[in-house]
Amino acid sequence: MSSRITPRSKDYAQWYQDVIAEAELAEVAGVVKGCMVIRPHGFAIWEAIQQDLDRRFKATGHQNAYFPLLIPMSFIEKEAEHVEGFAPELAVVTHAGGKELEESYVIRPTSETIIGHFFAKWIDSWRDLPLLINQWCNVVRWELRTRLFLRTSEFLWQEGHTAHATHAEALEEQRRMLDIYRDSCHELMAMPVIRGTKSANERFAGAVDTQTIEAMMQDGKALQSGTSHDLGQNFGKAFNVMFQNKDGEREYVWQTSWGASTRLVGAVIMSHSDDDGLVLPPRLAPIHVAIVPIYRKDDERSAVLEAAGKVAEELRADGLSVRVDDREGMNPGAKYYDWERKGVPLRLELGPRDLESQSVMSKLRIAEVNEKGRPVKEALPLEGIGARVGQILDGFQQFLFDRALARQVENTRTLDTWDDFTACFEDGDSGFVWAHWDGTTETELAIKEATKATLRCVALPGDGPDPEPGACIKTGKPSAQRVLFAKAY
RNA sequence: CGGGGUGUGGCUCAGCUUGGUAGAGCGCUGCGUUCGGGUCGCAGAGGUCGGAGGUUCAAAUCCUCUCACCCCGACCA
Repeated sequence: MSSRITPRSKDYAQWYQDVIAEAELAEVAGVVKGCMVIRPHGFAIWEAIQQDLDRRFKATGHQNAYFPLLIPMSFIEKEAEHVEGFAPELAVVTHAGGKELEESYVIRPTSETIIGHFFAKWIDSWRDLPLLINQWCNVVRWELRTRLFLRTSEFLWQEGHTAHATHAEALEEQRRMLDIYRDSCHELMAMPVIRGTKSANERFAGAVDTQTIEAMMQDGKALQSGTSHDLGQNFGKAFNVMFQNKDGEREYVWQTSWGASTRLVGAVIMSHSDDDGLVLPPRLAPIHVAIVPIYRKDDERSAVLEAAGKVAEELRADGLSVRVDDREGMNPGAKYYDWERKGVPLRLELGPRDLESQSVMSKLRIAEVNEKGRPVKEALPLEGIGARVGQILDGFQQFLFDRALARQVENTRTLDTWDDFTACFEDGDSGFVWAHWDGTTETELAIKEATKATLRCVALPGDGPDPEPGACIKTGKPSAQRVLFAKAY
């Protein structure tokens, strides 16, 4: 048990901060309000997410491009709901080159407007559609309360922007990208999510429809981990993005946009980590295996290090990232703690005894504890070590997903009375609750006011209970189906 | 913006009430020792006490002003 990390049971928020600090993932910039520094280990996790998403985007025909960081204020103002939604969090550049600018620039909070402007230039004909663009970049949304990875004034993300000839095609795209987020969360991050549609109140400013993936953190709160929007023709009309169809008529394009951010790093941290520090699913981990050599004398040292090097080479040949920890002046025990709090999934201990038996001691990041309170380790034969380690890591990946899913299921309730509902959200408690809702923003806000729980989404078919009519949990008015409520980050 | 709090070596903080040459733990450097779950010892480096002004023989400490950051509430991927 680590003494440096506040246990989850004592203070969940502090635990989260401690895990990040101890794993050297990021820190509060301090000198720049609301911003963070992503340290190499944290950035490596983001890079793995980027790589996975980027591969999936390209496999579905999208291309990367880049648009300016600064957006003319007038652009933001062109779409009425868009400007209304983003106005409170805009950072504005008013001076440059020592002079006041004639027109202020907004530091992009998102790029629908400036991309709309260029789409209008690029699109003339139905032959130009669909136009499938993605941008990896930073954005700034001025935040009052910030938390590392989860909410900072500047963050990194990707924003996809597409234009289509028909609404049906746009809807298909919106859904395709939502599913890509879901797949990446499940397969890469071992993080189960629920897909759904946002209420009008939670909808992206300027969108016709917003879909979301919601993940449950260990404290039962929901974290919106990706969004995909049907923009309808709203931005098409605002920026005059038109094309000539096969019949020779001019029409506004149908657009989508979709995004996922460095918040995903926070989601992964809160999904899997424990009181000993960071826990990472193997497919996401920057380092898969840490090898700790054990020795007393110089001749032991050279023999052990040589053997460790051979094991590392064999594992690397299988595509694994391996670190041989040959730091001097540090006890093996200290190294164990070090790699564990950094989230390395598997550790191999290699000493003189192992050399003699031609094996290596392995310890999974999450292991059973024996009667002495020590973690259970397994001796692996050096012969065929690569295949065995591969199996172990695959198993750990699956274990983490299963565990997270079990926790989600366990903390999800289907409720029908207001008393049961409020009881779920008393004090700091949360969980997922499927409940009937009358469909009005008024009721949604009243529920939030009373319980701090927010309407996360109306689940897509298969991601929630089957639709059945009922009575709103708050007002008793008719409801078509249950929707998901939870406190949220 | 409303309420509360804090600024002192890299980090966490003590010292302030009752002014008198700036401290601890951790971390860092060097040497030795140890090494199968956070070794131990010795030596050492490192601070205009957030900033400005004032009171005083003397200010981290008292007074005034100022800046910054943090925590709690209203907006948010």
